[in-house]
Amino acid sequence: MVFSILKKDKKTKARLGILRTAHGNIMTPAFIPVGTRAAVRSLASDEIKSSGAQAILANTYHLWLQPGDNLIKKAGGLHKFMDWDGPIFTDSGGFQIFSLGERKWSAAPHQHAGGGFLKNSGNNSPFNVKISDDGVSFQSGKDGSVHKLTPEKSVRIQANLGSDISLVLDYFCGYPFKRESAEKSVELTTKWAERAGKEFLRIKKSAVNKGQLQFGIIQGAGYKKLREKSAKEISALDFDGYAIGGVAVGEPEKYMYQAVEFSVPFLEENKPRHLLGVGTPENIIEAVKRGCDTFDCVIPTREARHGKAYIFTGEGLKYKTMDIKKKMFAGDFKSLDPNCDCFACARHTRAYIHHLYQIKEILGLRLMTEHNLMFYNRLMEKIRASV
RNA sequence: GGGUCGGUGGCAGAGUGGUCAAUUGCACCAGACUGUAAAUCUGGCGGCCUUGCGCCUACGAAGGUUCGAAUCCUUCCCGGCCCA
Repeated sequence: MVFSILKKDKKTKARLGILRTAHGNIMTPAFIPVGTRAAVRSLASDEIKSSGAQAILANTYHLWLQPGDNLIKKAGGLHKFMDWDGPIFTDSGGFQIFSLGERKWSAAPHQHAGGGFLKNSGNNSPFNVKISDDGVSFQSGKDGSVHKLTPEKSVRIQANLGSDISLVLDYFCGYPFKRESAEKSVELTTKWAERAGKEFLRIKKSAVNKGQLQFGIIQGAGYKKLREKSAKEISALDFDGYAIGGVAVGEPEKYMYQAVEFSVPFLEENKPRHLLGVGTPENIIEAVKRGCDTFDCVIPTREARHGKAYIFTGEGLKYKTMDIKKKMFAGDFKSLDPNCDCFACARHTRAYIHHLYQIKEILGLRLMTEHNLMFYNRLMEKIRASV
């Protein structure tokens, strides 16, 4: 059995569970750090492990293009290639349809505050992403090369990568939601899920990881009817688990929670539910209450690189953040978080880590990344303890 | 002592008669970051306020030329290098 529920919360839909994979079990609710290109940026596999991570999430699209899934197959699969012996999720490449295509490049919602992060790129993605019923093609603005990803292709790449949990190729749009495009995304995602499911069974015998699982993805933006439709259609295809997608695309949090609320009632109780790309500690807490089991997000790792450390205040799940780059820490010889036992907190001072950021020393990024991941994993421990 | 090149905002360093309160980088301050085109990006950064294409003080110091000077002239102070 892939997923067992150990305990259910009485007041909410939260559950404590075990997700079993070919490379070990995951105690849920769990946070899965993102290692897009077979690397959790700045960390060695030992450091990922010591941060408390139970699993990681890599990306089909990125690894397909570089270094190539065949090379990773030759290496013996992702686990051997990157020296990570725990469970690995692989995202399907569906997010890149959005992030390299649909997202408005001069004014992506979540980077809009300051005017966008590549202000000269105009409204069009330099990747020239084209969607058809068959799949998606990406044309690089750099060398003109065209890469076509289909649901079947994504399955085959993930089979070569040898991940433990593969995701089907999906399609979704950003915020603000539009009914018509949300309908299209549900329709296409279901169609692609059927094809991905068939391909998964067809090539199972030749996959690098014979125990690989496949999760379907629920879409439907912020629409109750569409989420219901999507959840029903996807669950009818009998995947090993589900992912809820199309959230954290710049929408108000209320809509994110609704997307979960609208989807969960139509997903089998005894299958795991992953919430894609989420999120802040608050987002995760709220989503666990609404029945989600696993989460992946770049926040702890990216923000660590940007100097933001997450620190528990000492009371329950409450936390604060500190920007270690600030001058006020230059002479602060306390540890980042006196109550944390990650390597950075156990061995180094705020003053030292501040100094590392000042001199742009990569060690600073490593220490902070490991710390933030430990924070997220401690958060999940607290959540599990409270269910 | 002689010659020469220079002294610009916290630092480095542009500018060489008007559109200069002064390019840019660093530092500093503030903000953003959600299935990673992100060790990234955005904004602020002399003072005052009635926030105006406002006023004041500013490009070593003091004078001067000019309608107008960081920019030209004179003297002084300081620094680098070369010669004695």
